[in-house]
Amino acid sequence: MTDSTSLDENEAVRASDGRVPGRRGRATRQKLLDQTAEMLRSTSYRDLKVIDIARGAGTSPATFYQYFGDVEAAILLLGEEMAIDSERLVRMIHEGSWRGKAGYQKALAFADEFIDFWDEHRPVLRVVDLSTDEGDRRFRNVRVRWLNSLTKAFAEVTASFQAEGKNQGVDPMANAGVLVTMIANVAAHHYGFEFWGIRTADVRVALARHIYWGVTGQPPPAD
Amino acid sequence: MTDSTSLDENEAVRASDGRVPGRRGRATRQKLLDQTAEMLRSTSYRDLKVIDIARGAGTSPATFYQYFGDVEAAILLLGEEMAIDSERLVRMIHEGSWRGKAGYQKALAFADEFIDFWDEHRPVLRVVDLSTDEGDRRFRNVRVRWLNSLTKAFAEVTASFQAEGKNQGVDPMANAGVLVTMIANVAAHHYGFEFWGIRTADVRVALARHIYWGVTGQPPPAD
DNA sequence: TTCGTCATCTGATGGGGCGTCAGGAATGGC
DNA sequence: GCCATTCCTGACGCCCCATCAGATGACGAA
Repeated sequence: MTDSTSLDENEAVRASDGRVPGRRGRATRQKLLDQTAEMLRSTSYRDLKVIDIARGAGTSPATFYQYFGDVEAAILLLGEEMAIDSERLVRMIHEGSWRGKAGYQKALAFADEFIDFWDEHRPVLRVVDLSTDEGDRRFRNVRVRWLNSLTKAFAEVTASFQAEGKNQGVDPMANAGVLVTMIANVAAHHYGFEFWGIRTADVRVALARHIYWGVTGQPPPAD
Repeated sequence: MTDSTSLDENEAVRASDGRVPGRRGRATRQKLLDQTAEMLRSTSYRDLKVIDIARGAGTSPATFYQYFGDVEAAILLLGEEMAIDSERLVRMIHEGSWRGKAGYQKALAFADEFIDFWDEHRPVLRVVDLSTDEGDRRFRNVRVRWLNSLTKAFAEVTASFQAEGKNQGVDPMANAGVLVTMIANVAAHHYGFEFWGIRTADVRVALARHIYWGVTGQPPPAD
């Protein structure tokens, strides 16, 4: 079994004909995946063509289909990579305290981190969101997995505040879900705010205040 | 000028060759527009083909291009119709009081109305959001116009609370922008919550609480 | 009713992407 | 250096795009 490389991604990576690709094959596959991400950054989803991805990767459309059933399958993999990368956001929710000024600072820092994350993965995220909305199960699974880990983390923090009698009257998961969806959409459209004359700095503060209030049930510390 | 019908939409409606369409032409155009909306409801944006729209409308692709430069142009028009329809939401923000239990009831009612609105216009809205994110100016303009009217309405209410010393420490427009984007994304993905075991009723409450707090700066009335 | 005229529609077309297959090229173990 | 295996691609039939020239329909005037 010299096939088991140091990569732990070797599970379930197979070409369309069922073979398990070797070194060269995996390299080609990766080049196509990278090129898909690259292309998605500059081309609208609707205009994304297999032939362009293949050309950009220095190979042919037939090769693309050797590794991916369709363009969606490739983007889906990018989405899964993204979901893994999001672990750092989950960790951030649990580290440190949500109380007082430190808590509010953390809300600010989290808002920043989340927006950065979104900007980094924006091209993939918008396809995940669209396709989920269109009822595509494959994408919905990715979306659920990535947002659910964040939602659960927020819900746990909320529940701990409820245990001391604060932030009552709301279901922790529902509250966390609304929080996460709020942060996500601000991140998705923060550039858009500029077009009606709202400064990003002000949005950041407004967002952090909502996070802080949503998590703790307390008014944000005046500052 | 017998051309000025009772419709006030007759401004700027022209065929691709510059003619102002007559009765028959307008009917065909409308049929194509309706069919586009219909198609968008059952087909993913990526797979939406001119030929299918034309067939569904009982006409030919060439006719479609007579009235719309491309599929996007048709969807854009649907987006503009939607923006006009959203006036009722703006009115709702201004009617009545945001104070106390009545205010909280209003937050709940607004959440419901907004979610209904989104469900009704969902197919168009997801294209507007995607295309805006992809940098399409035509769609961005529609999106800005429709959300901006809501944002301004919320900002005015927030400002009135600030005038009496409440809800300090945040820019009213930025705060309103975050609110609107939160409501929008909950509306966009409310079905998704079910997939991690959150009941829609709980989401509705969590959302209304955020709206109430965001607008008034006060904790929601216990109930 | 017939005709002329303008509005409206569409068949036909060149261009190009899709997805598949058979066969050619590269690789690596021996 | 040979051969089996892996990997890649040219070529193909199919379908959609977007355009244009010419056919068809609508309607008022004679």
